[in-house]
Amino acid sequence: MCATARPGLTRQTLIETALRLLDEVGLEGLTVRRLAAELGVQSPALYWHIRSKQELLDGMADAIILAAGMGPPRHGEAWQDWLARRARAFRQSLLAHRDGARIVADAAWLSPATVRAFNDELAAMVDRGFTPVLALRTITALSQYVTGFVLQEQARPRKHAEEPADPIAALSDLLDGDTSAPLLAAIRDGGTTTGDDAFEHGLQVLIDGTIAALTAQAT
Amino acid sequence: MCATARPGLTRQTLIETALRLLDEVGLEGLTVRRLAAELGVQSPALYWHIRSKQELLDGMADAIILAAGMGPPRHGEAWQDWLARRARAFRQSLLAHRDGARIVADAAWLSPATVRAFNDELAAMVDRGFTPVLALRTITALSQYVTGFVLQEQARPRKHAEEPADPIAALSDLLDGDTSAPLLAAIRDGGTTTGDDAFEHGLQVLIDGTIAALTAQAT
DNA sequence: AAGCTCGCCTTAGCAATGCTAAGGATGACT
DNA sequence: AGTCATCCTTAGCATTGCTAAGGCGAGCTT
Repeated sequence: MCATARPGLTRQTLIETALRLLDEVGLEGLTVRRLAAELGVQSPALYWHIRSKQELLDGMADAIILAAGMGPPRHGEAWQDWLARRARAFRQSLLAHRDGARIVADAAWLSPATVRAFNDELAAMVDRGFTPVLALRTITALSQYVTGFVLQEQARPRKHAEEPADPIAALSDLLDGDTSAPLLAAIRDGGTTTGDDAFEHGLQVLIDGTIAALTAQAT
Repeated sequence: MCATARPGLTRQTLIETALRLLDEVGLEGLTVRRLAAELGVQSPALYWHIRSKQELLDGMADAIILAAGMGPPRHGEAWQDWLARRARAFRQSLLAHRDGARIVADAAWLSPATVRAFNDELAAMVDRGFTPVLALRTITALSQYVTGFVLQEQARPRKHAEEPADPIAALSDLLDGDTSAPLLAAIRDGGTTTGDDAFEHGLQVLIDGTIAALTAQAT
């Protein structure tokens, strides 16, 4: 009654398959039974390899973070460029899987490998003039911005056709038909709350602010 | 068989009671049946006032946001001070309820009142020299930072005694006993990834970066 | 080779969840 | 008095994460 050739399950196999399945069915469709079926196995079999579903989700979160391939800056790379590269890689990694940000945000456990990579990054920043505390806070702020940003980017795609083809008209109704409202003006001028441009803006702001914080600390 | 005097349920009553109950039992303990019991009613009764549980959560999110009492700056208040005040109020409002950030982050629907308040804020920023797009992006970045930050602050308190009384020792193990690791140094120096100090740092960085963006735009 | 153990999976099933279907009580209005 | 809409009830369905208990085969011991 084997569905597919199944060369022995592994915690790693579970996580990889779960990430693949996630893109198909989304987080709320990712059930233990569905994953088991995908692996050609009955659902309780999974509990031999994981203690709970949450532990599986934690593993997925860690895999997503590791996939970003973060780490210390390249040789000769300015820290500003490196931080920006790091933030973009993190965002892309979150965007790479449906509901990726939610999974990472809800996870609490990080693997030793991730912690070590994080520590290496801090070390590189200290080499470039950051105090350990400033380095930690900088990366913290950046990571939380990225998480928050992608979380909104991946926000529930509403079932019943959210945007009525003309979001401006819908908003205009909400704003009592005030067509000069700045919110409308911003959207008309191409301002969005998601997407690359909005992300790059916040990223630049954070880096510029960090420059100020670094020079302030130096004095 | 009435449990308590129940003067007729209301969508508003549901939301308020749910928020109160949330603090007791947390998001995963907040079930429709539990809420109904709290209201002295059978669970299907709630579906007369809300279409789904998610709609209830959306309402709770909106209430949390509205409770922050955001809005345009006071007379004569510098925009930097106002933005900081706004961000702190937002954070406090998220922290005011257990799992508040998760609820707000997962919600997609905002009430017209919230949208209008948001629009008023943009208008105030435009008055102070921001273009509509820059204003939108600034508030977006700030909000996403705050959401991401509190999300981590309210991260799952681990069941089985997360911190073994000495987090530094635990971390030291992960880092192969490298006691000079910057991550350890940062923590020893009082650096945290949650709490007021860490929050204020990211906030200041964002505001300083926005000053730079605003002057750059002006040229 | 017989038997034992242990790793990995199965079948069966439990308690809880969100939600629906159908109907009953209560009041307002004609 | 009768009708209707409002708001709640009882009953129950499908699905969820997870546990309990057992089966089965590979490899080790004797």
